[in-house]
Order: sequence, then structure tokens, then C-alpha cells
Amino acid sequence: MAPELLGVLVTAGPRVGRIVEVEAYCGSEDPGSHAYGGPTPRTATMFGPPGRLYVYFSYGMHWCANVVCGPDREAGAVLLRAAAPVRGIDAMRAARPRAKRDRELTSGPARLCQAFGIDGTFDGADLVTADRGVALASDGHLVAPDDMAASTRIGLSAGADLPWRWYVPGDPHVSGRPR
DNA sequence: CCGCCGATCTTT
DNA sequence: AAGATCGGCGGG
Repeated sequence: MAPELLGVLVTAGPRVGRIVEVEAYCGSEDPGSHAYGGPTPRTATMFGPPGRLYVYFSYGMHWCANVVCGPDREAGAVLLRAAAPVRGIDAMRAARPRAKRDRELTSGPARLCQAFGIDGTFDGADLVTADRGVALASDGHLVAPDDMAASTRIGLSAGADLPWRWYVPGDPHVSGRPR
């Protein structure tokens, strides 16, 4: 489910980005997931139907966004970690004045949300009907398996050994240092 | 370019 | 008390 999102476009009004880095979080069985151990008020969206955005507040100041996937009530989610800006770069820069280079616009889960104007009010947004202006789209330019790499997920202690991060090696918009 | 540290608040 | 992070600062 997760690697198939590489190469897919995220759109929010004039802003368009191509997803180059994702992480899978596999429901209440995954010790690294917010859904681990069962639902809480904060994670309600993850336990709902697929195709919605699960947005959470991180480290007291950042928003991060996941695509809910898999069956209703299973709480599968794919964290959008990085995208390559395609269009609407002016709007992204305006939303992220701290970014000094274009590569800092969307290279990280909280940066991506800031650039696309995604905050807590987007939790539960429907990505299929784009009821809040955010959607996923494909232009046919998908990433081939040979052009992907996998690694462990970033920033976790629980579930740190599971290789559920996928990215496009060599793409300058992938977060962190190359691995 | 790299590593360290503080910010800030929700959840456990 | 720790966390699915980021950016500023100092050193190489």
C-alpha cells in the first residue's frame, strides 16, 4: 500500500507535489503507530474509512499528515514524509518563509504540511472527493520498483527495526541525509 | 556539511 | 516523561 504512493501527486489549490518519501504505520499491532493498542480521541480518523487524511500535532508545534488506508477500523496509515514541488512553488514559499532553498519546502513531514497549508482542521478530510481542497492524483508517472529503496522508519524507538519507509534514492527532496 | 539543543503541547 | 520534528547555532 505504501510504496505505491511514491510518484503520486498531492494537490492543494495551486500547490502540487510529487510524493518521494513515505512511511507505513500498520494499525493497532504496530508498536510504532499512534494506533498501537487501540483507538483514542486523537487517532479516531485512522480507525475510520480509507482515503481520508489523518493529521496529528507533533512535538508541540508541527502538523504531520497521513493517508488512511486499508479496511475501515484497521487503522492503517501512510505518513507523507516528503514531496518534490511540481507547481505552486510561490504559494509554498509564502507558506514557509523559513525555507531558504526550494529543497527545504517539502522535505519532511511537518515541512510538507506547512508548505501545503495543512493543519488540524484538515484531519478527516476526504482525499477522493477533495471536500477540503486536498487530493491525491496520478499523472501516470509512477515510480518503478527499481527506482525505490526501503529503510527503517525515522525518529522511532518502538518498532524501529521494521523496514517500512520507502523513498526515491537520489531525489534531493527526500528528508534527512541520503542513505 | 554536521551535530547539538531548545521550543512547545498532547498523550501516557 | 517522551514523542512519526524543525531550525538556529557553533564547529570543521
